[in-house]
Amino acid sequence: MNADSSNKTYFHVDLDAFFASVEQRDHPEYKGKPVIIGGLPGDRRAVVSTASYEARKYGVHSAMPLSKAVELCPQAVFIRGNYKRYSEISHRIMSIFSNFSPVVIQMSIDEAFIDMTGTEKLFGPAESAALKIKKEILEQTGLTVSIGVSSSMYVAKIASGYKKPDGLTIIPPGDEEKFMLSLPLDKLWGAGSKTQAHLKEIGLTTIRDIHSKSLNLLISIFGQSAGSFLYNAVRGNKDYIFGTEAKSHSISTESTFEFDLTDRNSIEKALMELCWNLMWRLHKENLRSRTIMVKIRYEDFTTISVQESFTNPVSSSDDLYEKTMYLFNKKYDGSSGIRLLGICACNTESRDLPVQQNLFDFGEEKKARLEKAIYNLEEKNPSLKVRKARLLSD
DNA sequence: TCTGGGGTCCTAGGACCC
DNA sequence: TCTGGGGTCCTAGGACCC
Repeated sequence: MNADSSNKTYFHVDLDAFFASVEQRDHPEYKGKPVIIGGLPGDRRAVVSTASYEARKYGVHSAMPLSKAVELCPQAVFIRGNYKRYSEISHRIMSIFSNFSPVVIQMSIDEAFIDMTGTEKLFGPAESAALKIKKEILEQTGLTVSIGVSSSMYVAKIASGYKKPDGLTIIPPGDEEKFMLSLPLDKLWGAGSKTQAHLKEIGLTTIRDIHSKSLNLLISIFGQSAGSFLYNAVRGNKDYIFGTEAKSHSISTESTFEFDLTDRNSIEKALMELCWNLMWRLHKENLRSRTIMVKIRYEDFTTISVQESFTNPVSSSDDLYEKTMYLFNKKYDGSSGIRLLGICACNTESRDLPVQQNLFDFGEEKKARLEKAIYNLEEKNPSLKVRKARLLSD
């Protein structure tokens, strides 16, 4: 990233089997037992979200169809998941991190980078600082974490997965490349199944194999971006370029149906429900969007999308529904069943930004304000559930 | 064993403008 | 008369991550 990156010290902290560990902590009777989060046996079209280490011994892992997990480990404790609770605990842990450094980059609900550069005077060398963090989290939440330490965020990320659970792996400055070369190819974070298959196809089966190829060759095969990523990753050069915020955001919602939808009425109802949910989230985050995307996944799993940028931002759930139906009808030919529908508000921006008022129809603005007011009302009084009549009739 | 939901980033082609 | 070159925005699809 820059010339003095070798002086940097990054920690990557990863919560061990987070959701499952929370359940085991909340329910001591689950301790030592295989716990699988994601659904209950019999749930159609569910996948494993998290498997405890006890369940992993049976071959159960994240993203696996739940039916397969039931087959591999029928005696496991199955839980659909309490995501509100997980995110509360995640919040608490992230705030513990911020006691150790002002620069905490949260990557997801269960992992973060901490820039520990220059904290030696406060917390000692990397090892003792990492042990302090682990101790603090264990004492305050009863959970264990694995930590990777390196001058490169990319290497720190891989190091945190080197020893799990409750691991600590420190890669001293200068050893990044050596560490990367010691890893099996499938540990190359950022090269997923498609790239792994492609690499093997052309005879590159180890990280060392990739390392032996020139930048130009890799770019000619994998393209500019993926090629230079591979070249740098195997050298431990890769550093995240965190586009210091200000990037465009998207908010999306989707749902997979237990049984494929075929009739017009249930499709429209499903889309209306999605619009309602998405609009609520836009209100909540005080965002608006001009670009709407509709996603359709057919029974054979082929997935298509259609999007359009409109002159005016979406203002209300009625408006969103109108745009959604317009996009849906542009693509859907009615010939096959639908297993998933999704909608996305792409390139969102703050509602506080000025909008070109001359383009903003007054009636629409009124509707938007009304809806926002209803949203605020519901926020203050959650028992007040305002819902569209059509969504209630079932 | 049929494959969730919420995201980000990249690519390639086309439209449109100068 | 068979037509440049660059920039930007938009769209559809895909890879990847947790």
